[in-house]
Parts: sequence; C-alpha cells; structure tokens
Amino acid sequence: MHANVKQNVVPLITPGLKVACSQCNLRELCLPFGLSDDDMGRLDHLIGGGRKLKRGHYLYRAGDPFESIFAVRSGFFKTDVLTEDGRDQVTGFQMAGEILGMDGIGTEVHTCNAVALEDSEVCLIPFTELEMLSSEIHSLQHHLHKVMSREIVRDHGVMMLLGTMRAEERLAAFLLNLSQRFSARGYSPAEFHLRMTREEIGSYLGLKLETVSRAFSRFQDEGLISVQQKHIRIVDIPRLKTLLAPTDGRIG
Amino acid sequence: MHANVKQNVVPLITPGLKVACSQCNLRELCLPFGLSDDDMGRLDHLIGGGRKLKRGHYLYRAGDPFESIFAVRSGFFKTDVLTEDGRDQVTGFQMAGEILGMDGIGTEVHTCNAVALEDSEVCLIPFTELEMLSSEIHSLQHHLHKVMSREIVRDHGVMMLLGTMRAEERLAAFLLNLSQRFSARGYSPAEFHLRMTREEIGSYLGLKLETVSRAFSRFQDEGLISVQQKHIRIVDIPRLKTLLAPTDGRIG
DNA sequence: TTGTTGCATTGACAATTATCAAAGAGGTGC
DNA sequence: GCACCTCTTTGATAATTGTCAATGCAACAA
Repeated sequence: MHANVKQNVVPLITPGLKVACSQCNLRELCLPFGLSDDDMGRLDHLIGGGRKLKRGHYLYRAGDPFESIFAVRSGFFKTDVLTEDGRDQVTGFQMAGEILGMDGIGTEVHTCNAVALEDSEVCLIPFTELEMLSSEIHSLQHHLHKVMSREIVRDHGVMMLLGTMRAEERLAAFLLNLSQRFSARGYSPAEFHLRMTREEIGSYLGLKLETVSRAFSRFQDEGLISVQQKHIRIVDIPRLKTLLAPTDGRIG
Repeated sequence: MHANVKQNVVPLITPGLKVACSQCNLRELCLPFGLSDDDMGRLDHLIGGGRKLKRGHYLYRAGDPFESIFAVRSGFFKTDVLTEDGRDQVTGFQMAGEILGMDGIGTEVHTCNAVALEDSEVCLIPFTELEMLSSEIHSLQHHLHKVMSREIVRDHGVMMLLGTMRAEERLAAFLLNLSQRFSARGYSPAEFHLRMTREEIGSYLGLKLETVSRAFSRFQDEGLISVQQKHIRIVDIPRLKTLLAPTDGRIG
C-alpha cells in the first residue's frame, strides 16, 4: 500500500469536548457567521460536542456513513480521494474555521478521507439536525448554502491550477493561498510551518514530490522564499504573486 | 482575446417559456426528485419560467449578480472560469436535468461563465424563493443539499483526473463519463455527437487541443472508438475502461 | 461551383515533468 | 549519543506533453 499517513486503522477519536459557537473566536469564519445571539444559542445546542484527534488519525474515511459535518476548531487536516486502482489525490487542506465532510451529503456516505496532519480538534455538527434548524433560521440556512457554494468555487480554483498552471505557478499559488489563510486567522502571512509532506503537496498540486522540492529550491535560489524543511518564510510576496500572472499577455 | 465561444456580448435570452416540474420527464434527474405531487406543485409555482438560448449565447457570465440557479431542460452547456491573466479553464459540461449556477451562491455574484454549446432551454429557479420553499419542504431542502454535495464530489473527480491521469486516461474517463450520462438520459451510450471542440475538451482535461486530437486518433487506431470530427462511436467500452485501471498495481 | 472560415489532424521538435537513484537532514526512541 | 526512520534534496535520464507549422476537412455563403 502507498506510504499513507499512518498505521492506525481505527479512527481514534476522543468525545466529550464541550464547545459553544457563541464562545468561539472562530465564529466569524465558521458556520455561525451572521447569526444573532439568540440563534447562536440554538446552534450551540445542536453542536454534538467536540472531538480531539491525534496527528495521523482519521476524522472519517471514504465509505463511512455520513452523519455529520465538522468544523475545524484547531489543527490541520487533509482530505484525499483514493481510487480502486491506487490513485491518490489530495483534494484539500483544512484549517481552523473551515468545514469538513460536505462530500458525504449527496451519497449519505463519505467519499473521501479526512486525516489530521497535526493534533487537532473539531466540532461535530449532526447534519439532519442542522437541516432542521436551518429551516427555522433563514440566515443559518443561507450561510450553509454559501459555505457549500464556496467549496465549489474553491474546487474550480484547484481545477484551474491543475489544468492551466505549470509546476512553479502551482506552488506559488499554493503558498500564497496558505499565506492568505494564515493571515486571516491572525498568524503571520510570511512565515509558517507546513503541516504536510512534499508528497502531499505534490498530490494536491498534481506533481511529484521531487518536482515540488525542486520548485522550493528554485524559489529559494531566486530569493523569493526561504525554506528549511517544513519551515517557510516568504521573503518577497509581491514577486511571488507575479509568478501567477506570467507572460503578461494582457488584452485591453 | 482568446478564441472564445462567440462574438455576442449581450446574454440574449428569450423569456416566457412555460414550464412545470410536474410535467417534466426530467424530474427524476433534476431538482424535484423525490417530491410528492403536492410539493411538486408548489415547486412549479416557484420556477420562474424557462429561457431559450441559441448556441453560443451566455446563460450568465462571471460577475453577473446571482439571483437564480438553472436546470437544463434541453441542450448542452459548458461552464468556464477565466482569470485576469488570460487563463481559461472549462470546469464542466452540463446536459439535461443538471443544475447550473450554484457557484454564485457564496459570493452573490457568478464566478464562472455558462455558455450554450447548442440551442438549449433552461428552467430558471429563483434562489431566494427556493430557499424559502425548501425551509418548508424538508425533502426539497435535503435534495438541494444533495445536488450541491454531488457537485463537490464531481469536482473532486475532476481533480483526480487532472492530478493523477495521463492524457489518454483523461480522455477515456471523459468519454466514459459522457457515455454514462447519455445512457442515463435514454440515448445511446456508444454513439454520440460531441457538442464541444477539441480545444474545449482540452481545457476541461488540462490538455492542449493537439494532444486531445492525437489521443482520439490513437484510440481509433487501436479499435477502441471511431471518430469522425465530432461524431463518436465507442466500439469497445470494456477495453476503454481498462485504460483507467492501468498498471494493475493492485493491493489485496 | 468556389472561396472562406473554423475546426481537426499530423509531423517535427522543444520544454516540462516524471522516474530512478543516491545521499543528506531531522526527529524519535533506546 | 546512536541507530533508525521518514522526509527532503539533488542529479542524470527518460517519458510525456506542449509548441509551431502545415495541411486537410466540412459547413456555409456568395
């Protein structure tokens, strides 16, 4: 089998963590966005508590019955799809405030795996109950739709990346995306720790790990970033951005 | 500017077509799936009529305010994303019974273009009203969520294709996908007319049009399909499928 | 018919990325 | 500290796909 994340087979999750949207500093990034205090209280009621996951453990696996979606409270996840013939595609990396598990709604079964890339915590949001509550709270319903729609738009961005960009462009886009998301969470946009391996980055970007590694090295040689294993410092964000708008074949 | 679809600038749509889900032979494929007669009647009420589009005309464009989603009644569409720097990625091809426009929910603005690749008809589904109705009809709400979730899962499949497959595998997957969808609509799974150009196929598959053309020719040489311009006949579906499960690096 | 236009095919060659292989770095447990 | 393990880096070479260019084909209009 592929050098997949870890050797554990059972999704070792620890129940019983007390959580409340109304107390959560991620609420503006997450599902309760825009709710009144009153409605937020009703959402608190519904959240099925939290779960802690150790690094390498699965939040869910392809084939698991779908019951809940999850909000990342802390930590870092990847989702990937594994086909019968051994193909493995990382479909995303999720960090605090982001929602996981919406792939399972359509089939009632999860269609990808979600793995913690570091020790993490999630909130469990039972989906049937979320639907019930969202038919009473219009803003919750609408926000759920927005979250799903944004996931579709994000996927389109990945298709664009995979379909039209070259290796270095893909990596630049990836770094800038991480930078922006860390920044939105109050962390440095210029300096961060990668939670995933070169192979996982490569899988996400449709490249082999060696190609990812070489692109990192090239960026470093050109003074765009500084890399030390998983530690990244972006030295020149503007110039990194120009890598994405290449030959300047502009129109108007 | 790129050899984009057509020279029209205004989305020339013709309003006033009378439609009713309850009378529609696509209802089992489309949004009203699973509704009672009674609820279907309420959905009929909400559908904002139909629109006809001539080939080459836009159903919506990136930047248009989002108001409705659309169900394809007949015809064939493509959606694509165009970036400032001139990249163009086809994100999907849609046929009868499929839903268009969900990309716009999250931002209240459409994020891609939808173009008719042949003369087509769509049903217009005002989204705010759909949300209102779906908070009253649980099965409608749930089905909407399923439709959105399946779009996410479909996108994951495209990522897998773009991230892990080689040119011929991508084209085989593409043909088999079309075949299956035509089949589900009562058309021949083995013989059909492509509505899109080689360039559009290439954009969808992350390949150049020449590569697509060469792959078609190779398939024909090997007796898998017969190609004459846009007319395709799949001669050997099983063997085409084996192209997707390649080196047989199976596990168990 | 003939010319025009857009799309498709094919060939020769170049660029990009993958593959294979070896060595280096860093962390963990003993 | 030392051994082990995983991950990363780098080089040499091969495979795949892109690029450029020419020709072919089909539909359509004059």
